[in-house]
Amino acid sequence: MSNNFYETEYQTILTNNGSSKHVKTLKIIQSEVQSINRVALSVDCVIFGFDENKLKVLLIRSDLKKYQSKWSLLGDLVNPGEDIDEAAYRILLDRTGMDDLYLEQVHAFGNINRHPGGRVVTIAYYSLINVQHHKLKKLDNELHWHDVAEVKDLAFDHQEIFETCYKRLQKRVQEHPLGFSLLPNKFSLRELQNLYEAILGIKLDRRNFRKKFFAMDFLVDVGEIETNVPHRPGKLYQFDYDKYERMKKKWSGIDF
Amino acid sequence: MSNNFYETEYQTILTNNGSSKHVKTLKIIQSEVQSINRVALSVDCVIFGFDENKLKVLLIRSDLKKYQSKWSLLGDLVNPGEDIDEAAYRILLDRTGMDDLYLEQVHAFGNINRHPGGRVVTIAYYSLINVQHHKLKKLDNELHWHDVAEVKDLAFDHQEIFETCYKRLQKRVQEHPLGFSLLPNKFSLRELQNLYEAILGIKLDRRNFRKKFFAMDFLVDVGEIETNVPHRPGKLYQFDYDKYERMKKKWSGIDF
DNA sequence: TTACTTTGTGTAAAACTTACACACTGTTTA
DNA sequence: TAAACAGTGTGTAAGTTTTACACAAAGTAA
Repeated sequence: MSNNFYETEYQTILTNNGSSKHVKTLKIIQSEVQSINRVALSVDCVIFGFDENKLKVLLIRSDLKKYQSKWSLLGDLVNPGEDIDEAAYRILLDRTGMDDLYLEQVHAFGNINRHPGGRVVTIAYYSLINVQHHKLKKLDNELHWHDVAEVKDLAFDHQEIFETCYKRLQKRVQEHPLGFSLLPNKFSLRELQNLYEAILGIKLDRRNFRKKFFAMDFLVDVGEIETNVPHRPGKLYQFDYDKYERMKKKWSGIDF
Repeated sequence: MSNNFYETEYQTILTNNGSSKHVKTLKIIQSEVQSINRVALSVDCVIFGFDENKLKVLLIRSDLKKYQSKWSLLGDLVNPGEDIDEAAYRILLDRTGMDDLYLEQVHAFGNINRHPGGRVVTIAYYSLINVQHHKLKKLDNELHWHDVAEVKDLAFDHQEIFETCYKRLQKRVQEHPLGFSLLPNKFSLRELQNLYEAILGIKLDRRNFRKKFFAMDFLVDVGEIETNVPHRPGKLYQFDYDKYERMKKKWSGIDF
């Protein structure tokens, strides 16, 4: 049972000590590999953005009549000869024009009837994108950003996929400093805190938040301040990716 | 691009206010669903056990000539009409006779050339089994337990899969009390500590370990003690699954 | 120039984590 | 049958981390 691709055959071989042995060997049955049961495989991407102090997710109208008027995640079939991560990057590139996004595989969803068109197994990813730097491309099917708080009743099993990915993001963001992928290159500490509050859905103490991030020591003061704010402007910082990469090994978590 | 299963067509429909609209609608093209590119899909299980104070993993000899003499994980193709979790349970049931094992999906592996017989995408799971309670079934292909510390150079990309799953176990076991699935129903605190030390590969302070587990309050003293130990016997405990399930909501981690 | 809003900063109390030692209990062995 | 052995069972003090909290400073708006 452990493998359907091969067929057993028997062969006589010489052993080290000169005697011969009749052993079971196995050879690939190519025709079987060609003919075995296969499934359609897709990837679906939960693409997160951060805008106006809200966490957003990118959705389109479902193409499918059954799900008319329902929103759905961005996804596509995996091409033959295409790695599944590649397929996810292709979708992102296609819609955002960016190929340097944070992307993480989350879970495979394979319920028999999850897709009305037949069996389709999908691999779910989530991605983080800086909405200021990159305008969306190919706006067909009403592609646009939705508040995560208002995402409900998605097409297919996309609600479940969305929630799984959102929970994963909430967890990851407490373990590693991913959040910076959602912010502009230069940001104030207030923006950073707003981001974490939006992702986690909780309020954080401002002084303790600052203390924590300064202690991590990945923020570099770029010597600039906010403009166009109707109050004392905050300093702007950048995230030091290189330093983070260097220290990553011994990283165990952020914790709020 | 977002969906290859459907074809656009145009239809005239009546709107609520009596006027008519020419709209784009979509219908399923079944023939396309049948003919689209598909991949062979398998599941592979990293089955962990705990015996003689060592963490073990269940391996078999690869069926495949190319990987002759290499060890490989237990896996099989997903059947048509079979959920992927079901396929993983089937493998476990097949080899262990148990259907109540802890099972967790970890990651999908889909490199183009990961399988020499053609493209096969695999979904990796890990599982925890109590080796005392359940004897293995179907011992073909030299099925047996290997020390995790000595697992190396597995067939296919199984080394990577194994390591990914092992890391996931190490992480999970610090977040939730999974470890009990690897122990007999009744166990001493020393056994429990040995288990955690084996999984994490570190030494833990005995007094602090006890304090932590008693503070969690999921251990029930069954009023029995160890037998056949050449020293003062320890008390035996059971894990209170029900209580854990009730408190699970507000669970955030164990931490060592 | 005054009121307003938000930034920037430190400290004390509480909670948690770590390190550590000795009496007790059953088994083995001289 | 007593002494040596091995591992259980238990508490506390020191160190570290987390939390709660307030006021002066900077720029904007009226």
